[in-house]
Amino acid sequence: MTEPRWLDEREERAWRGYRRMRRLLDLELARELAQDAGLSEPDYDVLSDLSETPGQRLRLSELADRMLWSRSRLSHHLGRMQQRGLVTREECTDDGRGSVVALTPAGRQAIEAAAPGHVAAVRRHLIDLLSPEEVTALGTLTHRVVDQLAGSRRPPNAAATDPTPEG
Amino acid sequence: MTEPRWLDEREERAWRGYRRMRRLLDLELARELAQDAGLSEPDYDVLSDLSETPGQRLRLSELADRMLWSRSRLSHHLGRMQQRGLVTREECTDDGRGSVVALTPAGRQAIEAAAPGHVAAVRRHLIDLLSPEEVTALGTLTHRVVDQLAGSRRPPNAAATDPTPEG
DNA sequence: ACAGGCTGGTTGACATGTCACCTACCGTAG
DNA sequence: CTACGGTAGGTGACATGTCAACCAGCCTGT
Repeated sequence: MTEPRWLDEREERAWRGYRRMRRLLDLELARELAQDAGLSEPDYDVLSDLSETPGQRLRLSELADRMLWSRSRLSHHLGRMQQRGLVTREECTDDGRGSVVALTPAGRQAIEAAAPGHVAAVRRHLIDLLSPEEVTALGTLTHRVVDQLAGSRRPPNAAATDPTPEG
Repeated sequence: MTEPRWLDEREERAWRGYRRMRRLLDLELARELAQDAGLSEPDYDVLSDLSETPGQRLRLSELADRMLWSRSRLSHHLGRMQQRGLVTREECTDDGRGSVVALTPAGRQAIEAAAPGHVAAVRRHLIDLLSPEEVTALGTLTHRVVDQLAGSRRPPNAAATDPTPEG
């Protein structure tokens, strides 16, 4: 029970700023996306990931891993998107258990209509407010944090030979 | 319909990194907080904000504004926290419509028990991974983005004399 | 072949957040 | 005082996400 190292003023500022930015940026991007394209951010992410994949189709587990979603969440969400005609499920030929999500023409149309506006919003509210050095620094710093977290993460099926054996 | 300026490689890296960090950091911090203190992040934020306020009590609208929450969300969430004995509602003497949330002893105990571990987690997964320059840069950059968003935000009751009249 | 464990995906119950609407109260104009 | 518009907060229906089972198909050892 050593006395914790609290955040100093500089650190506090960064942490609060990060959280506030996170919240406001999220609200605004979601608002514009919903208004302009009728999509939620999760919708957009799914469609975007699919549209960038050759064949516009992915195994569910592959998609879930990329998006860092639980399988359950993905399954529920795809059900809703399927209702709206944005994606379809197909059988997986390799693996009888699996299935594959594919972009429908409507889904492709939706993402193509939404993308320019969304990118513009990302620029307007974030990227274009930063200097080139800041953009680079943000990329560097976030990737470092991500690598650290991804490394120490305990995915359900990780091997037991882990460098940090339950600190 | 001018051709959109897509993100270049550097910008793309920053944007993806940001989103991935956002997600992973969130998952991990929430996981640790739930495990170690039995609190969700929203719980923590409410308790933390209250505990830093002289008198440990706040008007609901004040708290909602600080946290950037809708009043509805706050009302629902406080109901749940009240059930668990972390906060209480009191009448507001100034304003017959209003009410005030106050920290209970249990609530104070909960936040005091949770804070050291949470700060340590924030350090371990974010702050301590950054150089002092990066921390400063993060503070600067996030605050710039926040100010921009807050400025252009259209709060329900904003005046119509806005510098950006719906581009 | 087939038992047993693992993986991919789904489902239902529940927790959480959002939206539209409601009521009570404030403040001001007449 | 009374009417009226605006604000504070609460409520219920619904959308979304989580968690814990669950089923089906794969895989390996015998």
